[in-house]
Amino acid sequence: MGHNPTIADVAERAGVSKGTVSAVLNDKSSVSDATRKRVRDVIKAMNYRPRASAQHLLQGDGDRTIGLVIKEDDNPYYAGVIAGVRRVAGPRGYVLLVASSEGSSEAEHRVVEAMAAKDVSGLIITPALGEEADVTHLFELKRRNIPFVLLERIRGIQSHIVDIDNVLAARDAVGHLIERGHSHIVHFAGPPYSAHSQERVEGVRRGFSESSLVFRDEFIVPTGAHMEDGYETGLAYFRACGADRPTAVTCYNDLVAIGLLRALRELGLRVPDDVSVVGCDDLPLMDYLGTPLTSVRIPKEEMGAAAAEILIRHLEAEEPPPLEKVTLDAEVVVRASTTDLASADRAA
Amino acid sequence: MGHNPTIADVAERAGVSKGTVSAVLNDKSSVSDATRKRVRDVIKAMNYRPRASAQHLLQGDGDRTIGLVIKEDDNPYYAGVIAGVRRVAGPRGYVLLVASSEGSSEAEHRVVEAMAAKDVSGLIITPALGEEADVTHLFELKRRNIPFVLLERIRGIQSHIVDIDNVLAARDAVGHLIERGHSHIVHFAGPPYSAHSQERVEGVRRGFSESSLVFRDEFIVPTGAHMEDGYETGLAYFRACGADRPTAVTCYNDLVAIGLLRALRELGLRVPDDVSVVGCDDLPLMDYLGTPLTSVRIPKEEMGAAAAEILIRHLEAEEPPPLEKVTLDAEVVVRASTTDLASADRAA
DNA sequence: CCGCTTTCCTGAACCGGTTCAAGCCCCCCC
DNA sequence: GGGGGGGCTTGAACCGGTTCAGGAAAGCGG
Repeated sequence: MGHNPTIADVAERAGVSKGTVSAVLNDKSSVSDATRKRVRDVIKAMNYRPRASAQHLLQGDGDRTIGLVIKEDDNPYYAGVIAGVRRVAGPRGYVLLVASSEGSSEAEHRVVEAMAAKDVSGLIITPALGEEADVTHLFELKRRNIPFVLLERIRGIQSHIVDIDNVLAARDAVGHLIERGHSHIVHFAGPPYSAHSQERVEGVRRGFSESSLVFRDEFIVPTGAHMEDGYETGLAYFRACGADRPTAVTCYNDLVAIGLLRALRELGLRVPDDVSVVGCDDLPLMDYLGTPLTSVRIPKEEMGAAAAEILIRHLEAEEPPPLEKVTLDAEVVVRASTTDLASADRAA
Repeated sequence: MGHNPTIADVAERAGVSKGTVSAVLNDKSSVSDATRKRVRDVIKAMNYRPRASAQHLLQGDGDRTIGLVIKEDDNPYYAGVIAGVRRVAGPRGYVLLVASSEGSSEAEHRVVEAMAAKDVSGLIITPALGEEADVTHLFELKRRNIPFVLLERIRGIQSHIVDIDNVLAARDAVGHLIERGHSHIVHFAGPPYSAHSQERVEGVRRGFSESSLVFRDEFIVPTGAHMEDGYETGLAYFRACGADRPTAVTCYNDLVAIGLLRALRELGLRVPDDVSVVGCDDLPLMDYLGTPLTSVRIPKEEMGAAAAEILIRHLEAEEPPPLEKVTLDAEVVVRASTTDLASADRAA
């Protein structure tokens, strides 16, 4: 009897019918106290637990639920996306479930499968692409006719998409620095397998090519996506660079920038006087740092909201609607971490 | 025909049997191409989607899933808890679903219900208590025999519990400051309805009473739980206090402390020279601030891990195990935001 | 003591899928 | 032309609950 007990097992052991056990479970008044107690005891003894799927079978279909798959729990970036989804989905009566893929494609598969198995109404997914994008789970969703929206454009799959133009975002960051007279700019790039990171590197390249400056490969410094990465890379890089020190750094994201700020501080370099720093994402935190950080604003909330809109529209349509692609704009938010070399020259 | 189509509807419209439609859905090889196509077309046209609950009925019970209910998405505190749960639950084959109650008891009900309906194996819940704690949803979980662990002790419900002693935590924060010679200490308290906040206020009181200092009610300054709250309250408070300025502030949590730091910076007050600041939670961020922040370390990961341990042990037990109560310790992590007035005096 | 409620319980039907033994049809081959 | 086999489809049973018509037992009034 390794099997989980069913309502029939309980009924048999309690010497009553399935119907009676069900009545006890649902607190119907039509059960005598004695029977109720007896059944309750058996339920407890057998550690019986009704199977939700069997219950739902009868009473209409599941409630409205949206599943959101993010890449990391510890990046405040996603808090913004979540807020956006919630703002739209909440009032329409959808409950939001969040799961993280921890950046692993395999975990993403598991998580998406689990959500599909839980019968969510639809999904919003930030795909965690490794080298070889395995999108079988997305095809599985299509097969099962579960609508989903991607928050990152990926090859080989047709779907609703909401994203931003990362190339432009990074180009603008570099452009901002060049405008302000910087010419020795390095870019702390994110994880190499990340599509966002690659696109942003491409944007940096573009930023150079649109100016009179020459891009050199060593301007791209590989690092990760977390504070520690920015910190460690920052320490190592600025210790090693000697006199050939860049006047500005653009970072893959704000967390890396925060780490870099710490490294610079510990090395006795001032921001922005010695080094200008630009982040990306524009976390709410940016205004609260000792040196408020210039950052490229990614419209996190808007992305979440747009994705939720599209998803819900799909869910509530009679017939499958056409696929939507939305690209939102990023923009540089200037704060105190970037100095204007040109005006400094002028002053001198 | 408002009803969602079932497999029978599809079968009828396609002129085949239910079994055949099922075979098409599951990519069985035993269907002729012509039939397959016809069925697929009908499926698409009717926007048919199989009901997961019906599918699960046959093929054993649902997968292993743990639901975690947190209070806010935008507090990095929970990232730590989530990491702890994941560290334990992941290797044991559990998928983690997270939902936020947004601090509202009503939303918590909805979210818990939704997770129960989705048939999660068990739940870990950070209860969002309002004034009158409505715990009917927790009784509902008991009735349905869905195990859960609470991350905050609450009245009127027997359950597994993992928490910390907030009174001691706040007492230690105040004690730390008193040891260092501070006597004019105020506490930026969290939201009044929050149990954590109340306990921490109690701890502040305790910290005073264990010293020779007298506690005064006006030492407690009400605020919220977010950066903006600390910022605004900080601006208002330090503008108003004039010459009677406290030498130290303990904060409900680190976010409030970060907000306060910004306010002090903008007011031209130096930390820790003019004002010492102590946070609570000990977010990873604390080491990265311009002035690294002294904070009471709440063992977030350990809490999540302990809760997951207990829950899984319960889930995998044959018989319902006895309830467990675990209380973890908090400890002050001293960084650069608290100065030692005593040694400063000595030096003078 | 009889009829009529009321209380409590049973058992069969049902929800919407999956599974599989059985059967049909067609084709091939001897 | 008959036998055999493979491809395709059917239909009934089943999963584990809920629902509800109906029946047995108990209570009650006259």
